[in-house]
Amino acid sequence: MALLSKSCVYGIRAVILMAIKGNAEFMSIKDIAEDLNLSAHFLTKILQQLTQEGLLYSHRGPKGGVKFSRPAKEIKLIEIVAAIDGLELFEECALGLHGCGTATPCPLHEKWAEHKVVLRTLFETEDLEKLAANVQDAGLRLRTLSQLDIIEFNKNKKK
Amino acid sequence: MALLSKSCVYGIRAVILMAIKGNAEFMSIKDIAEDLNLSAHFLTKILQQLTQEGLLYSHRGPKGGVKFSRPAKEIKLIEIVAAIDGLELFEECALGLHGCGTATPCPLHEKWAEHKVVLRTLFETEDLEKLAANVQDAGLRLRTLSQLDIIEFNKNKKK
DNA sequence: AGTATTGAGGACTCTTTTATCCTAAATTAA
DNA sequence: TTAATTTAGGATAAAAGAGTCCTCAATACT
Ligand code: SF4
Ligand code: SF4
Repeated sequence: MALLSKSCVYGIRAVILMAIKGNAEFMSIKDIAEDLNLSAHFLTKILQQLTQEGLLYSHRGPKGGVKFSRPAKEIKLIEIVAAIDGLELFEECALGLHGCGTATPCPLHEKWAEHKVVLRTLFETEDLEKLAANVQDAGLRLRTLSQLDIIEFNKNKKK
Repeated sequence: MALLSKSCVYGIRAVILMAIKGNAEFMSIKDIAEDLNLSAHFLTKILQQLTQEGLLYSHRGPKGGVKFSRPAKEIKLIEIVAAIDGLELFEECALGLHGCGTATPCPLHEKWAEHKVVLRTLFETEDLEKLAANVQDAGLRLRTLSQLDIIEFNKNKKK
């Protein structure tokens, strides 16, 4: 199990790229998808969720695309996660016993409750501008490794 | 996204129940499943993974079932997670960029790398005996809520 | 030996996630 | 007005996760 769904990861990569490129004009989803080596159709659906949540403005037609509805500096990573994966990760019990924590907490309750706060704070602290700056400063990558590298990686991986 | 897969959660609940019941004799999977209100067939498959990893001994026939291969006190929660979900959660990048962290770390790298250690330590610290003791001391539950409660819960939930 | 019990394991179904494809609607520019 | 571009959104397919069912093998007990 990964921490975030693939949709969510793709969405995060896309908004970081958008933050790098600046928010002056609309950026076409097709271009973003090409930069990130993702399916444009799939990314469209994902970014639609961000648009519906009011995080992005979208605009059709030539010169259209998406842009942030607020400055990237004000958009926290958790907002992206919330729009795509929901807040379950930060709010639900580690043992999947929904509705717990009040009357009948589960064995891990204390430890996990404490930890959820740390995790949530991590995602609430990072804003898109900062992440974008990191990427540029350190010359980090947003694309996936080449297919070859992934195959190699999977061979060495447990399961 | 949940932190752990359902299989993993079911597996954890099962071994905690086993730790509560003691390790003197084999405990039938069917009985465990009934106690936890799970499908016996499904739980069988899950516990098979623990048997294959050497965490449990299994024994067929009347009086058969499963039992720990080591004292519950020595089995850490992370071993259960590793056998069912793998260690991806504790070892992979939050942005899903496999093989990262070395040459070309991603934007979240530092924060997440630091956090992964905390998360991993949490799961490495808890042993089954301790969890079982918690459950008993506090009268906590391992079963899910009634179907009715779950439906009610889902209605109130975001998505 | 025979029978009931219980885990092993394969086949299959259902659901959710991930991904692709196609059409429609909005918009720009010529 | 026409043509090209680009998001919206539905239909569909492929893959993975979750769950069910059936048969086989091992074992205990009579
Ligand atoms: S009691 Fe706490 S740890 Fe357990 S399921 Fe509820 S919220 Fe999670
Ligand atoms: S660089 Fe760090 S945070 Fe980024 S994907 Fe790799 S391990 Fe995860």
